[in-house]
Amino acid sequence: GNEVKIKPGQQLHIVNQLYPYTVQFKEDPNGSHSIPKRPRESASEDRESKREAQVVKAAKQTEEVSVSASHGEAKRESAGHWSQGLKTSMQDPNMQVYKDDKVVVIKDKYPKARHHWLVLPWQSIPSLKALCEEHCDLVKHMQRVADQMVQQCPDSSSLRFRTGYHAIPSMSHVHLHVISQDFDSPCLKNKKHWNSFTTDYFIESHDVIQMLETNGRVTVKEGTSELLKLPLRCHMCCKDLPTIPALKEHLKSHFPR
DNA sequence: GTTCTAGAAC
DNA sequence: GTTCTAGAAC
Repeated sequence: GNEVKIKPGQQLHIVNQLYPYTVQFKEDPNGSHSIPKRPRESASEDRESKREAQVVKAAKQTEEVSVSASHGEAKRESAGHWSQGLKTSMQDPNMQVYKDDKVVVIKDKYPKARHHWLVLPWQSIPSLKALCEEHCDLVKHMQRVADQMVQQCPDSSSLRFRTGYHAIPSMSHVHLHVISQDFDSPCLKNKKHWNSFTTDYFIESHDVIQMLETNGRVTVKEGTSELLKLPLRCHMCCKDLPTIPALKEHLKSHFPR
């Protein structure tokens, strides 16, 4: 979010009791500054390069302080914002499970099924709306790479996979989901998660390619965002389930371990 | 995108 | 009383 540059050795005055603070040392000559981060930050959030030692302090809201809380939301949409996270992850060699001259594949940081990858082009394309006929070959290549990911998966014979895009993604940088259809994951937590992969909110890669070939554009139907609020329905047998926990219990009958 | 949590739903 | 969802996050 909002950072203030502080040099090693510089004094840091604690201002108030309202906000968390984070101090990051981009250069760390002796590598001795690391202390554990807050427990609620996920492990996959911490894949910084080894020489970027971090200091993160404070745990409870009322005990937290900030060095950078007073400038409002000036950096809301810039590099450090959560919506730009894929641009960072895709550059991290530790996250890359495949790459070539056109695309890179990473594992989804919060997988919604037993297998869940993202195929991203190196070229910066914000979203489906930015796609045009010039991207046709690229998008077809993304689909081929997605198919390769499925083929190399040891569970590909027992699990069905789908490859497609969210109609209205939260994260910037166009990304092709490759996801097994068990939806057996602790990261699948709410109706939006479910409906984003099991309704027409999920646009098949082949449909995107077809739209590009026939229209030169990708169009999203009106009312697509409302699909996220549909009742929970099993994608295998169309049974309606009242809650997420009930749905998860039901899915076990289709996908025993 | 996730986390957190108030209060709805049961 | 507990489970679960849905909206704010400055």
